[in-house]
Amino acid sequence: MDITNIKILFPNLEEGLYNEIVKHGTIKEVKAGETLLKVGQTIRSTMLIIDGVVKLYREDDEGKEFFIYHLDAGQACSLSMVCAAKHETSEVLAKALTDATVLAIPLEFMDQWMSKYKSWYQFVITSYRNRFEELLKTIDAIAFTNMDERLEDYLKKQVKKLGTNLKMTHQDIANDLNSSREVISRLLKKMEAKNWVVIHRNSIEWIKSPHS
Amino acid sequence: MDITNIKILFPNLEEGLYNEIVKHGTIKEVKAGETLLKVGQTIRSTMLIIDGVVKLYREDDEGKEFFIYHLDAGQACSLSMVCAAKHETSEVLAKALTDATVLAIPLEFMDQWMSKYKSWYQFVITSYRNRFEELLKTIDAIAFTNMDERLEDYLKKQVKKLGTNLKMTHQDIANDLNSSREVISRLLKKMEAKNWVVIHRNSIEWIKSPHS
DNA sequence: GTAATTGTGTGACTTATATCACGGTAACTA
DNA sequence: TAGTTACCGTGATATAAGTCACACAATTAC
Repeated sequence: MDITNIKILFPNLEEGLYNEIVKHGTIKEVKAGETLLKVGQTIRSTMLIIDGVVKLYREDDEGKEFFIYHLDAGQACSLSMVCAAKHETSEVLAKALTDATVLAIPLEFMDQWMSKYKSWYQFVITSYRNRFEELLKTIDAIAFTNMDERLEDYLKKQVKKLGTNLKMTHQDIANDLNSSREVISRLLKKMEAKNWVVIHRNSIEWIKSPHS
Repeated sequence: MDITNIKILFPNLEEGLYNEIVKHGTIKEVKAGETLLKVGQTIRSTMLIIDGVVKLYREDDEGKEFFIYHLDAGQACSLSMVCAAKHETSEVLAKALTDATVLAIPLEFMDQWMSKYKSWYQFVITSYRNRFEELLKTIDAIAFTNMDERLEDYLKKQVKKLGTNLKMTHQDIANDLNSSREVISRLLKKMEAKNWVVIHRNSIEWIKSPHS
């Protein structure tokens, strides 16, 4: 793993820490769609996203998956950063949205680095805070808004990550939003009528300006 | 403020830290129903809950309040712990559920203590992690369950904090759950029919076993 | 005591979303 | 090329929840 790349993705860390990251981290490549972390799985390492986009889900008891937020390159899975010693299990499901590269760092370094590198716990803390805010936004979305707005937000987010040509089926979207295919189809039709999107088979093209 | 009390509520901190907490913290008493923190308000200090129960809310743009979780004695408002220097504003609304005592610690100590006391950042991190899990549970509730279940959960939580005799109106509950009075009234009626509660004016009595 | 206010109960109706039942068409497969 | 599968469109219907309208009872104000 190239240290300069890490420095760009995770700026403001200490020199010594960069060395440790490179030394102890192992690169893991995952294909789009693959699962990185299952609910209930014991967390053995912390994941730093080097490349690609990872999606985090919450799962209900029947296995329905509810999308909560994205993790981009330069971010970390917060939940995997503070389990040290406790051998805690994952509360979330993580899947690669695109092909992705992650750097796995064994959990035992977490506690060490926390006390050794000021920059590390600052990274962890801001990470947590940012994820926390994402979660609050997710709550806003489901508590205060309807499906049409949520779909719009969702598509915009996808567009930001993947470009305007979204290769996904209506069923995929329905799963992420915990809705049903028919509902999404109908709402997409309405969006098409408003000239926001063009619907193709297996893909949706966002043609509206991405802002507002 | 009595240091032994602090030690009981917040165990496993370092001796020096207890002294600092007592030295720099100022006690604030609030009456039930009072607001501790408004959305958008600049956070100037971290709050440790010494006594009572505090409720955290998310607010939408029209001022509707959505209850997210409780904070008990021995807990801290996570969001207020990592803002140092940045002068960030609150994303949540905090109200006292019961009369409460909180210990306010000026934000400038956060960064200091973080590097100075290992026990402090551990406290902050576990705090964050616990709040994060609460938030995930909240998401589960609104994403995967119906109003009747949510009402049941809500009442059980209240009972746990306040005892079986809940002095609140149907409207109060509706506000917390972002629902409407009529819906709550009807659901309560159903619960009464099942012998889970007795409905009085201005209060609800939980008579079902608290478990399951 | 009377009036005003607040909390509750309930029927009727609306709306958003979910579900069911199709039929059609593109894409893949043998 | 024919058959199969996956994806999409759409009407009909069901359900949960929100809204409206109003009645009434308890509580507070005067």
